[in-house]
Amino acid sequence: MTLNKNTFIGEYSYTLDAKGRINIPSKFRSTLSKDNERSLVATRGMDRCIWVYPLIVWKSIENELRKLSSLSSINRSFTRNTVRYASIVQLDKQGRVAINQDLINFANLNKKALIIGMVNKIEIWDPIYLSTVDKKSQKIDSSEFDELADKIIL
Amino acid sequence: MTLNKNTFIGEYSYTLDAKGRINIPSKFRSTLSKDNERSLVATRGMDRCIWVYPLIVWKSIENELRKLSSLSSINRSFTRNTVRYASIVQLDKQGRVAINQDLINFANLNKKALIIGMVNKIEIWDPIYLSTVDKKSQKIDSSEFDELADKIIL
DNA sequence: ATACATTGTGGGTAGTTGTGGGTTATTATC
DNA sequence: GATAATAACCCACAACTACCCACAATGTAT
Repeated sequence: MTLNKNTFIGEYSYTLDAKGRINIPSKFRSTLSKDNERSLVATRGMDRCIWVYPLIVWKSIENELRKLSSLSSINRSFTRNTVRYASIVQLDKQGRVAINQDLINFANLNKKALIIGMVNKIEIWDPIYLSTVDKKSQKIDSSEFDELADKIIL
Repeated sequence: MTLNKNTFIGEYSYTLDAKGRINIPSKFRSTLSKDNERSLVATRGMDRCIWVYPLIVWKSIENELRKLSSLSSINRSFTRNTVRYASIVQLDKQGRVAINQDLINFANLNKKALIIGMVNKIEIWDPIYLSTVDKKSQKIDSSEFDELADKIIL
């Protein structure tokens, strides 16, 4: 127990069942603060994965978006794209959520899915697709990684 | 007398039992500050070993990661890589922690494991593997150690 | 030297978790 | 308005995990 509330780390492998439901790891569920009322917000991620936010974290994102002026066209399309595919999902009694078909297609999900804690949000990936992304990023990112690693002492 | 809190030095040899549990040396346990609540965070190290952080040390890493914006793809993959294999482990009444299968495989652990204090974190190694790494590094390091000598005074 | 406390290692039991499927309610379609 | 499709709800169960107790070996104090 006792990481900060609404904080997610670690990787878990789960199965998407015939009804499009997927389990949220119990360790993730237990860090969700009560004021989320067993609700999460699922949307398209920036990579081909699904992003899942605790409801209250999502609300704070909404508030940030409110501040962006609609006079700028970049702001408009950014807002549109982040909000457009978002929907609230509820945890059922077994701790699962139902993912809608659009998101399943977007992330290319089949039977198996990887759930990854990303500190303030959750990512859902197709395992095969993620491993190809991993390989690419290993080649490209290493120098930038070193810079980051300098700032954050591991 | 005692060292600073959450500080680890020395090397210990322990056995990994059938349930994947391993003892944390009592000298390490006694330096853990109370606010860790008997919790540690285990994750993949940069070498083929397991890194174990006191919970509060990990939290400070986590807070650094929170500052990275997810709009940048490098930030995303950096966060994913550092957090992905991390999990909280609790000390049981006997002072052991359960290591998950992924980490055991990653570090190639069998029955025996070396636990090494690395000042702010703990490393867990397969003894045989570490000795091969040692041999390699003996050849390379001596010149690079000279560089380091400028930065740190022994 | 003896008694006592601490430490490392093993194993049993009860509760939790992940997954499947069946049944009822709700929404959409013709 | 009747029927089909979809979603919500509930139950079941195997596999796993956390928690507890046991005990030998080592270290410490009297």
